[in-house]
Amino acid sequence: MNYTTSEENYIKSIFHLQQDTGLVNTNSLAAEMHTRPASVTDMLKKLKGKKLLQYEKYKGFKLNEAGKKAALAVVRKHRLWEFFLVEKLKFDWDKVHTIAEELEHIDSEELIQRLDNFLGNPSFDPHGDPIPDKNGRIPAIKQLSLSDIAVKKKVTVSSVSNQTAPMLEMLKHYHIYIGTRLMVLKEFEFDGSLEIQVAKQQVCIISEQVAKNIFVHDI
Amino acid sequence: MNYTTSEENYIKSIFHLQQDTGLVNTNSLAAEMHTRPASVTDMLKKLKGKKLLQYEKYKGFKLNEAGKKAALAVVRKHRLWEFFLVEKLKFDWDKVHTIAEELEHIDSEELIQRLDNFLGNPSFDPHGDPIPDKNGRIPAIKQLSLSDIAVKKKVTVSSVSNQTAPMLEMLKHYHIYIGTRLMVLKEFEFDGSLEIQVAKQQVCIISEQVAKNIFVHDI
DNA sequence: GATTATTTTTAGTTTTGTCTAAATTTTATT
DNA sequence: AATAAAATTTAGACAAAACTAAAAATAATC
Repeated sequence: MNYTTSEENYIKSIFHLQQDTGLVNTNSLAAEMHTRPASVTDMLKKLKGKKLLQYEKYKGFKLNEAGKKAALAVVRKHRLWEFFLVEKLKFDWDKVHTIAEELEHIDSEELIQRLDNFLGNPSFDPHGDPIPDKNGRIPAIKQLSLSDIAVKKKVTVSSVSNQTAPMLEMLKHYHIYIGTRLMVLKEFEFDGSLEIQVAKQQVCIISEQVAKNIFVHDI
Repeated sequence: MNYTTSEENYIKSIFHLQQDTGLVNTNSLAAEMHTRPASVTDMLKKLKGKKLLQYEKYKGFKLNEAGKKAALAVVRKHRLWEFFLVEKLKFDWDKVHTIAEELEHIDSEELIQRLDNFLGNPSFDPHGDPIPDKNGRIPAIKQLSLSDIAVKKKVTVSSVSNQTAPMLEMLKHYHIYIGTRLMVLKEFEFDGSLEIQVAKQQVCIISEQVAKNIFVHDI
């Protein structure tokens, strides 16, 4: 079970898409990967040939068990490298994605296992996303969106679901990171925006759209 | 100045070959890279087009200044990753080459600079080879072959010039590593083999061929 | 239900890097 | 100097992964 960089990228994207939608269709995968539908079709045939995919022409597709296992291996590699980049090399968390996209394709089981140990077998990456273990198991944690938290309740940021550069930059501006303590002070009914206290410092207002993408758990 | 994995591999191999021979020829590069002479010719045209190479048909070739700079950047990446794998991830020194061959092509100046700092800006990799700094400068150190060392003189192993797996395995068997203290006890005139003391432990005999590939410096 | 519109697939090209086989140039040997 | 041998290059082909343009299938709309 050894895949090319290109195959791994497709597998990973299908995995993420099918978590939302169940079945994935050609156009959305093409959009996700910044490629053309025709290129997607080519790769689908290849992945089906390798028995990673349930796929019938015009009917959509999804990873089978073997495919999911392969996807989790890539996700594991990606998130371990992100952890390394932030924790050891002191990168800002919003700068590591691109580099981890390259590192995740380095092909060595032993490397990843040693890296995992070196990092102390972390369960979550710097964005709060769970890191699958070597068997593909992902740690569960009940996460709530900040937009659903009661006023005055103290919570800790555990992940952000929108990890685009603009979002991460914005959070950096507000000094909101994984592990940051938050408390909702007030909800404005008009537009759903929230007044929140960040750590012990400043108070700020964030839109409902932002709040929905911040996930938290009890302290 | 961004090169493909394939280009980087050619550049690096030419660099190593021209250090011995000055001019490099097509066949020896093909042998070094386990590829065909025709493939070499194709790449030579490409690298000449990118102005990294002095090359005239049938006349041999060598890297120009731009080419050497590119080569040193790859060498730097390779050796920093090797250092990381051995020092941080505790790989055996004879197992890291293959993985470093992959890691060296990861494309990020900042990554390498941060890695360098994280590792403490090392000057030599685990095989004793010098690590170029970000400007391509390599630390000089006067190195002598063990086969030229006077009897009874105490020396420290600084590098090995033949880094094939069988050689590294052999050195591991003798417990000879970078930094190991050695003393030549006796030279056998018959075949040039040496009786040496390794660290404070055992005494062993190595062939002249092995001795020539072990480089040492004064304690 | 016929007709658009959208989605998806096919067919044919392109690029990068490789290969084999043949042709050419250089080097070595008589 | 002529010829044989070796090294190198050219020519043509192939595989992977992408693309464009056109065809085919499905979905949406009147």
